[in-house]
Amino acid sequence: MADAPRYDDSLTIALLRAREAVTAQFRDHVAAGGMTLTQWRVIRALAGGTELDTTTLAHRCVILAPSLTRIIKTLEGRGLIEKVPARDRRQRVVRLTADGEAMFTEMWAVSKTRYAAIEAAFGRAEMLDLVETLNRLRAVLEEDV
Amino acid sequence: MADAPRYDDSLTIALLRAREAVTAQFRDHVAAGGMTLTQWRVIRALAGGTELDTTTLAHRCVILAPSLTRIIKTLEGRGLIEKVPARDRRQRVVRLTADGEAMFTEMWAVSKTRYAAIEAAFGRAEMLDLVETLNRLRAVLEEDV
DNA sequence: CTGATTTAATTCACATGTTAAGTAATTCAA
DNA sequence: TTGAATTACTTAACATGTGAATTAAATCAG
Repeated sequence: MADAPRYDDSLTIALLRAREAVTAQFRDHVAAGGMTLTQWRVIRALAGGTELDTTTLAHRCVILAPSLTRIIKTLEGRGLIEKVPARDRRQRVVRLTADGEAMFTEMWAVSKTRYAAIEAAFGRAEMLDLVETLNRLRAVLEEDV
Repeated sequence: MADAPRYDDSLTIALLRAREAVTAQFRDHVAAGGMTLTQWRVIRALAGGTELDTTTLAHRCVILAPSLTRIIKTLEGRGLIEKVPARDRRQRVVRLTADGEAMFTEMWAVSKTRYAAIEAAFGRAEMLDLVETLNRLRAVLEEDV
């Protein structure tokens, strides 16, 4: 058990470490902008005038509803996002404010260069392959197992 | 930007979703044992009489030191782990108690079947490839970029 | 149309992630 | 040998993850 390939738990750990390594490439930059990586995912999802309800936003950003509730409150308090009246009054639909869009535009420029650096270091084809593999793994697990 | 392959952010999201899908396969089982997935990683790392200091344990489990401090306190309170005197008195060295080992043995049996199910669904070779790719990505990012 | 059910968010409670600051023990240089 | 770094860990403060309970609005069956 000590020298055999430990594909078992190492999958969990490898995913954890890989994600840690990737996010580390953006953490400082995002923090310099006064936000967290999670908040940045929300800003990105809303960029370009996109209006989304909490459920959709939570799904796209991979954030649980209770977390998103708090994040929306925070970002709204900072004037980066604002509520939009919705036909279904159970929903909370939000979009970026002008300040939010400005914040996105400014930070996105730098983020793109970071992405490009990762692509250059790891290889574009490998990057695409990896994403495809990860999505396939997810699809398999959400179906069968 | 809408239809071009979005390898950029989708890498972060894909890692997040894939990890979510994998951990979902174990969460219920681990929760039924009265612990969290993070705590389970600690138990696993100590299984078989292994004695580890906080720094090493944190690294192996991919847990930040402050989190591990709390987890150790919790698991110690439940009688699953115990302190071991260390020559360097700055270190906190811990190991599983008899109860901790029993807990591990019982849960590990089920965990193995879950791992096997994932392997069967996704493919053993693909699993090994994926782990290798993830580790390569991490190595690249921790060196150059 | 009305009551039961479902859906969308929120709130709560606790665990963990994350950074910065603090404490105690060790090491190291002068 | 002693005082300045270093190291190992802890604490604090806040953000997020996570499951369960709650609230409000919409839907649906009768």
